Amino acid sequence: MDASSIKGRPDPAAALSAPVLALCPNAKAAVHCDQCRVRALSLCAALEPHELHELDAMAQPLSFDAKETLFEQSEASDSVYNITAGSVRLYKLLPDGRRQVVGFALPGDFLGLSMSERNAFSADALTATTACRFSRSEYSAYLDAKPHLLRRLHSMASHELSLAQDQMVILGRRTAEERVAAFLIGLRNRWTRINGNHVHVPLPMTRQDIGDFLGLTVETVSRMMTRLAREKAIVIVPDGVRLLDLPRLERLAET
Amino acid sequence: MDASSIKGRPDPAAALSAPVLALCPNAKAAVHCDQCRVRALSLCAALEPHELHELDAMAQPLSFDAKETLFEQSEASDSVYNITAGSVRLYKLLPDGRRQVVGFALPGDFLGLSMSERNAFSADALTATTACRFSRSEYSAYLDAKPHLLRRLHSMASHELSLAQDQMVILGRRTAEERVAAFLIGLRNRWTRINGNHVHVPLPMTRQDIGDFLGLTVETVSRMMTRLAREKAIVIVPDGVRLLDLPRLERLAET
DNA sequence: CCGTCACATTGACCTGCGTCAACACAGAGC
DNA sequence: GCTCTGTGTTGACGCAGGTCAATGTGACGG
Repeated sequence: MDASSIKGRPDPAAALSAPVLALCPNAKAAVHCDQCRVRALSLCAALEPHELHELDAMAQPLSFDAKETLFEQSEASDSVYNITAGSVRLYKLLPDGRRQVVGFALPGDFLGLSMSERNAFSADALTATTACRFSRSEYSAYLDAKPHLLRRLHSMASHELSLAQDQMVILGRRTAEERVAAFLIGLRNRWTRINGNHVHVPLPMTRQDIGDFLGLTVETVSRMMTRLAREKAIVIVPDGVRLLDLPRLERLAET
Repeated sequence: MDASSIKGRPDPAAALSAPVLALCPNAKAAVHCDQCRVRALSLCAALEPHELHELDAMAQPLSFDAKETLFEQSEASDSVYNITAGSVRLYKLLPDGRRQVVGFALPGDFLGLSMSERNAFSADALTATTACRFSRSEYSAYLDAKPHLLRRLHSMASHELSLAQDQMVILGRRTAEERVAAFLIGLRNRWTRINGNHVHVPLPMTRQDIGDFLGLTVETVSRMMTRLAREKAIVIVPDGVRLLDLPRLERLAET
């Protein structure tokens, strides 16, 4: 994925032809599916090439500017989304305006898999984002014909549940510094599956978003980042951080 | 369920003959399945009577004293449990001993559905508890033959994910008083599905457990409970609370 | 080039909840 | 009966992190 597809308004036509599966760990499938629009990173281990093409035929490519809304909490949900480029913020609002960010979606992630009547959270683009939309009913019917996909789906949901429980530990029992370290390490691990192993961690979200994810205020996030930077554990760079003292961070973040 | 099956060491033979599905909202299935050991409250809408009997044939009835361990975090998991009576604490430990309770299992709940290699958390009995154990492989094979069950399972996992996200909001963005109110309301709603609609909410867990669930200390939980009691929102009774001012509590707990 | 706006950082101060300590009480074991 | 242990409550005090305010800085539009 090159920078031009992220900066500025994304071009749906580009999404159509982008080799979105080039990074798939299952090299064979990737080779066969360079032309597919679905970025099924987490699914492709369970997919035959022809199945990918079938999914691809069902996909409706979309693109969003930064800050555009993909869908909103409590709104009837009839779609499943696969993020192909960019980054998305997932959050819940309390009636009085307090906000809890429940997660960030990166390329390869699926949204709306829960098959519930209404969306559990709102989703909006942090940066220019491209996604594929599937009609819920069509997707669901396809799943009925492919039980092995359903199993894969269930295992993805279980994994997400496990991540949510880890987040519960972070929110319930960790200090501000540990939360920030855990966030950086967690995000690095997710970028690694997408971009390969770098100590450079892009942060497409604001400090406010990070705070609302970690149950902290902007100021506390900023202070903890500067503290980690002062102590040479990280370097703050434009649009991200560089992780210097990985062992130190991992010690802070360890389960 | 009568009190005698909760107090003291539960009797496996009693578990065998208990009409555990008597409370199933799907009355027809319940009538046909009084003799089944599996308490499939949340599954029975998707089950035919003969399927319940098949599941029942696979079930190994177990009973645990209070404080006994069902399974431990990180241990290889080869079983699925269905709780038939009692209550179970689910928690994660940090290396330094801090504890996060990720949930409480009540009769009808399933544990270990995630199909992952290792347990994501430890589970131990709060009170004398009976459960049915299924071998993971047998259970899994049965699911392969019944895709509609797998769908139901996926929807249960999605529901759990949604509950975990609500818990993230509670841990990240709510005050101590709101957390306690949300906990009481949430627990009441779960007991209601089991025992019917009562304002009496049994609390089989200690204040420490509640604190570790809500990201608070014992003292804070105790203080908030006394405050709610002083303000006539609840009454504290042995082994539980009685909810007096439901609207007030719901306002505190509202999403 | 300037004004505006969103975001980030930093400092000074405040407070909700954690910490520590004391005490009450019930059940278990003897 | 007695002690012991686990649990719950309450009070006094401290601190991590929230609140409020000031300042900086880069992107964008005119």
